[in-house]
Amino acid sequence: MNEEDYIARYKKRNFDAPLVTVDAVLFTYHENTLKTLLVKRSAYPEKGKWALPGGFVSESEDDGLEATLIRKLKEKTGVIPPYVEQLYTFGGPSRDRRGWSITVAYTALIAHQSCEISIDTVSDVNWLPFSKVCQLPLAFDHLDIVNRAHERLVQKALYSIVPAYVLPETFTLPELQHVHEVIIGKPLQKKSFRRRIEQANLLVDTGEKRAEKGRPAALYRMREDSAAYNFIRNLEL
Amino acid sequence: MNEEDYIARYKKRNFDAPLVTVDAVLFTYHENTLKTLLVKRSAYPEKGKWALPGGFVSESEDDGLEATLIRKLKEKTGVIPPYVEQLYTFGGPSRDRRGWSITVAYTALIAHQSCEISIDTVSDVNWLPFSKVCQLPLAFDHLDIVNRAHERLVQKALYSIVPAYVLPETFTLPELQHVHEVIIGKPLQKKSFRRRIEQANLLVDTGEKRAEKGRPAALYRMREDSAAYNFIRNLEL
DNA sequence: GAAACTAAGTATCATTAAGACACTTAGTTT
DNA sequence: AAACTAAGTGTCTTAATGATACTTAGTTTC
Repeated sequence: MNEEDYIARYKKRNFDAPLVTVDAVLFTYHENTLKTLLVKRSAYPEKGKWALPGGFVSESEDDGLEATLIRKLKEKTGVIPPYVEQLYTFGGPSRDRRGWSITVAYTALIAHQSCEISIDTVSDVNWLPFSKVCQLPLAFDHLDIVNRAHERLVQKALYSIVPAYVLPETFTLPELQHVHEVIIGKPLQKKSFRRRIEQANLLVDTGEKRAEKGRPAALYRMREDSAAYNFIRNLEL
Repeated sequence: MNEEDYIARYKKRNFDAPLVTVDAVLFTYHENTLKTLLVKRSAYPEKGKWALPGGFVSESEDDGLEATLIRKLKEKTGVIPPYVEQLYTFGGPSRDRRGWSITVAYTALIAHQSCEISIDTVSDVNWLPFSKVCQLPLAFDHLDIVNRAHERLVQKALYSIVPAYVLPETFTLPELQHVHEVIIGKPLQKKSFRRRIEQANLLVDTGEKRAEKGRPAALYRMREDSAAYNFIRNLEL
């Protein structure tokens, strides 16, 4: 048998393949809180429970796993998040009643304002504070996924400025520091935080300022590729 | 329709699900070199090319993705590696001619001596130096996988002693340092390397020594959970 | 319009961990 | 016994964060 024959025959076989889905833990920052996007399940299984946005891979529509994810997120939020990163793949016979299943989980970050409008109009899609999410009875093993995503986000906050993606394009340093503090769950040293960002030249001063009560804060924008930069040393836990 | 009916009906449907495999980049250290285990493909597609050890998830045999991996590795090497970690999941319509496919890739580490005997008896399973592997025409997208596994291993070598798992249970500090140097591709400061390991108390002195030419080196053993320890600062690249 | 207030941003010293490199030590070989 | 080799240590320098007090730029209050 040559290769062509083999492939042709293979494709006709009825395989006992696991179900494959892709899920996202989409974080944002709103009202001084870290929030996660959840969707209320309208169908079995786990009907009525909160779940992560996601869905089945479509062989015809999707050019890759990340494409599936982006398609699904666009359905729910109307926009494509500026930061998407693969997190971990969960698989096993009992995580979904429909059978042996796999989900490729992603972490994504987005500014709250970017998708505020589309979310508000759909009642079964909601931003929930991360602290509440952990106490909710989420569908499937989605709680494990959320927790792992958060762990990883904490690490990122200690050695990168990736968390900046939960903010709008321009933001102040105090805002960014607060985002990191909310993620890590501890206050940070203002000077240490700013020093390393300045040294690595990760932000551009837009020249504009924003004032609320005290001295106005300078507005910055992320430089190209700043998200890829890792400090050689972590901040203290 | 209630949930039971839904599930029952669901299971009978013939889904257009992607093929799901699991692959391992298994590293070891032998003859002062970092090596990777490869298998010569005996079947279509990509027949005759070198590929990563791995295979299809078995719904009946496997209790999870890692279980699939371990089953496959045991088939090839006869043993279960002491270090296994999920790396990344690759998926898309064109990486395998048989159709839309996914592979969940793992990194695994093992001492060369542990599986020497079983490997030697099978001619289509072979340890190849990492430097050579990169120039070989590997099957599927396995070269991408190998490269990503190596990148991650380099990082681990900079902030952990995970690479110790390519050595036998007891080893000397000069050996461990050399492993790190081979992985990173640069010499390291002896003092810096030792100081941090000592401070974090990651190794236990077995009391025994091993001599080759000069002063005999002390033999150490990894402490429980030492692989989970991350230094807060990276060594220089 | 000046003083008080508030939060942004800076200066500076202490601390910690790595880099560099010379030195000592414990065995083996000649 | 001297020379040799590689393991292991001492110590000073360098680099980055921690801690804390201070200055600055606007707003609010009287």
